[in-house]
Amino acid sequence: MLDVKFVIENLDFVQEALSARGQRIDFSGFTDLSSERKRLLLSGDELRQKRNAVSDEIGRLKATGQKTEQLISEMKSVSDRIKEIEVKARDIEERLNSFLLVIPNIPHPSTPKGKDSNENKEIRRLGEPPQFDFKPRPHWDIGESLDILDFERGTKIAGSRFTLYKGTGARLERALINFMLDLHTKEHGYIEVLPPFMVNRVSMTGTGQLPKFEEDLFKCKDDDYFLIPTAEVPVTNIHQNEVISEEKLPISYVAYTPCFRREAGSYGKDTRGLIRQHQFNKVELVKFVMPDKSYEELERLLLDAEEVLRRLGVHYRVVQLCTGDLGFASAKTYDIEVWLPSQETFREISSCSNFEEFQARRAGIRYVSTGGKRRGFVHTLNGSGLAVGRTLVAILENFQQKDGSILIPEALRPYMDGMERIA
RNA sequence: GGAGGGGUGGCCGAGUGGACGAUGGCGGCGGUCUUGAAAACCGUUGUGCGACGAGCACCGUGGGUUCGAAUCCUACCCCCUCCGCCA
Repeated sequence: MLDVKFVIENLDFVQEALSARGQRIDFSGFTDLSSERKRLLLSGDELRQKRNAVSDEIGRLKATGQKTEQLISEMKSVSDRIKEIEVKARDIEERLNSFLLVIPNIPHPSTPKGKDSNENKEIRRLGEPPQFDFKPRPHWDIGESLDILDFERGTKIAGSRFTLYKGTGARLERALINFMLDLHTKEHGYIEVLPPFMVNRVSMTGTGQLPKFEEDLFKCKDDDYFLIPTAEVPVTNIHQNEVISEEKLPISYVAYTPCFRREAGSYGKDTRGLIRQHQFNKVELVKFVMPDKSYEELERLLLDAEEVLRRLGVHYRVVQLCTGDLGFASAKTYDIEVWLPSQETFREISSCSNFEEFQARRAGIRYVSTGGKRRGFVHTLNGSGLAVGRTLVAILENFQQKDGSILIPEALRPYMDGMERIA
């Protein structure tokens, strides 16, 4: 969420920054509401001051047995006026809030201007695409013929966009999760957490999924719980409404969770295979940092995520999202895209973002500087480290052999009892 | 699910209508004393809004009663104990 005061004082800047996202937002009512709110708060304070003083006086007069009827009836009307003002102020506060809650974050100056993903900027490419002397098959073919992925039965059990992993397939998914968690905890200094996979409305609002994107979420309608679309939600909300002292920052968490997404509006896209599922596994990196450190921390987080692909030896590239492709809460985002031979294209496998204060303000996550002089909102960051299902897809496709088997990357073999090949 | 007991400052804990933003203790910070430290003693020590002044708000959360609410009423949330059920 943006700061009311900042928006009021920098209206032109804010409007221009948001128009780069392709959003035209009308702030005309907003400034009026804000000044009306200020007026109400001021007159409410004045009346309360009077009431407090006179009420004290009434107490004193009563103690000495003097008459107070006159003052009491005066204060009765003052109290009524205070109540009226409070009702109005609450209403305006709510309207201001619901307006601001659906306004996206302001892009960082380094975010390239552009209207959609075609205008994202490639930052670097690593590794080489594998060369095949045969036509590489898509992962769903490979998975079915090796009997490690069962799409039909996944659909039978739950519905479309659900998959059953079997045997070595299930094992490979678990190996990837463990490999990623070990890498980030043992070598990159992240603290492992295993959060709830369902969260309440407040947490969803804190990270920005609500109120605007409710239709993307699976909801338990009788309980007002939501299935998490990413570990970002429960993990960022670990420190909801907390004040963290500067010495403890940065805090880095890594969490494995399944993720649940309705994928509304993606009908017809990626209908085959594991790429787009209602339920998928992800290892997520989340950081809480001092504001002046957040951009260097974003670079480190990105490298931490990339390291997974480097160890696996898979070709990938890093792109920076342009303003039009940027997520709602993000100021700056890098996507890591992995090479998929069957599609001869790069597909997103990680998204690493700096949200600056945007989530911290919504979720009430503050810092206090050493010595207690400065206070403010921390910056939050997160990134996939990585999307596990898509990593499995990348392995099946990039390490497929002519005979239909899959060569297991060396980094994973310790997690597969030394197995070298899936055949 | 049933019965009962609770939620107060960093922590413990007092406070049942006005003198309470809140006694006291612990912890923290500053000082006196000491070669230094400990002990002892003195002082200080919440957050937000605000011209950073005056002032206002905040005692789990939201409503309500009252001239006046941490205190009374009400709904909800959370924690603890016992019973039931359960991995």
